[in-house]
Amino acid sequence: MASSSNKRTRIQGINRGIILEAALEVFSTYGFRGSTIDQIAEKAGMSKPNLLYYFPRKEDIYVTVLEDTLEDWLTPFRHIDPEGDPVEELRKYIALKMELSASKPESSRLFANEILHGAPAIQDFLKTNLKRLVDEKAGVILRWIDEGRLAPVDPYHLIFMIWATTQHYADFDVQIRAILPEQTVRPAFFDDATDSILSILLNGIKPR
Amino acid sequence: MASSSNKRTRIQGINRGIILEAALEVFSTYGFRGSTIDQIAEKAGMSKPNLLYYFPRKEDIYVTVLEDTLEDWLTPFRHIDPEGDPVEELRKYIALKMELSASKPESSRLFANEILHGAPAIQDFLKTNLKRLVDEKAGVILRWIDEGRLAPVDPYHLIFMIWATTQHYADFDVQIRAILPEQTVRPAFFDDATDSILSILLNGIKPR
DNA sequence: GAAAAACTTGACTGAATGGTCAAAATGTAG
DNA sequence: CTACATTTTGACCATTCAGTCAAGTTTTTC
Repeated sequence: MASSSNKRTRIQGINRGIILEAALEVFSTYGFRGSTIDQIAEKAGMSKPNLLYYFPRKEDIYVTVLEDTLEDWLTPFRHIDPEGDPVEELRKYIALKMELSASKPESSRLFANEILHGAPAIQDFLKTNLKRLVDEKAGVILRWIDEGRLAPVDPYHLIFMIWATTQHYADFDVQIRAILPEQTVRPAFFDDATDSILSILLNGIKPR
Repeated sequence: MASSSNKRTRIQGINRGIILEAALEVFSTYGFRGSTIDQIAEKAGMSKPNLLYYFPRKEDIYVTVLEDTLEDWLTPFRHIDPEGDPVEELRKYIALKMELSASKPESSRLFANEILHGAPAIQDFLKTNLKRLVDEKAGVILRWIDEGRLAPVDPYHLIFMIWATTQHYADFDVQIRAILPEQTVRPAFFDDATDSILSILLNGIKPR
């Protein structure tokens, strides 16, 4: 939670953190419109006016939570190393994304919900920061392909595919749990999923 | 739209169809909680009480739209032919799903939103009908693998991967448009995406 | 073409909910 | 310990919105 601390007073630091944590849970479950300030306040253990003392509008809470989680999600992407071994770099990236889906599914769902509804709060961010970052990494992948170290695939679609697959396990969790045989959803489940994805994806892009 | 016609009177058939069409647009854009009956009524060109004459509760409209679209999405899955060539069957399935994502993104988004929020309206369907169907198709894939006609991959994760990737192009459309270079989002765009996905996925599961 | 059935709607109600306010409680600095 | 700033909350307000109702209009039936 990036912007929760380093605030004016001690109490503000603490309470903003509590609020943002509660808000992430609520917003990711019910969406922006479906969540109420009362709900968040209750989960945060404070009165509604008190919560509004820290974040004057519902939207302020939402945007703050969203921005905080965006960074979490982009960090592994930033760390793809142009100097590393292509297959190994992508393996690391996919594994990290899967770990995130396992450990922070709420963040993934919050983000998915925002995009699904037209990204009203982060359209700008997508078109500038995110686009720049993706263009850069797509360039790296393209270079790898030119050097014959990856099969010739469209780098953008490869990136989308990795995002889609890894985040699916957080976003569509309910569906997956409904379908999979009960005993499959055990602690090692995410490891199995990661292995399967890696097997298919990496074999799909190894130079041939 | 399955349940829109074959109703009591002529007018009911017409108006239920109009309402469901409007509702799909509105619900898929704003989610259940974020949509208002007034919005749907306006888009359908009738008064709110009139709309409520056909569907007494907001939830009735929602559930009907959702059920109608579920069938659309499952039909191609049902058509995977155990007697066909594995790679060819999966190619056909993926291509069909991509066409659906291109032609009916609203349906995909409606479904994604429902799952994202815990599938309150279709949990039952997922655990019975859908699970049964997926188990069956997973069995088919497993047989193909045993016969050495596909690489040994977990059939469930393969299915999830196909769903995740193909539906991503409908659900995360805003993000994709924000990232891709403008001229890329042209009519042939979905064909390119399909080719890329097929290239990676099929190479990932061809017997080796 | 008249009676009945089906359809349509303006005006309304009650509950939910985002946000305000003023006063009380608590924390902090000197 | 006192004055000041910060934090907390009960009571309240305005708006939105799902759903009702009674009275009208149109369509169907015989």
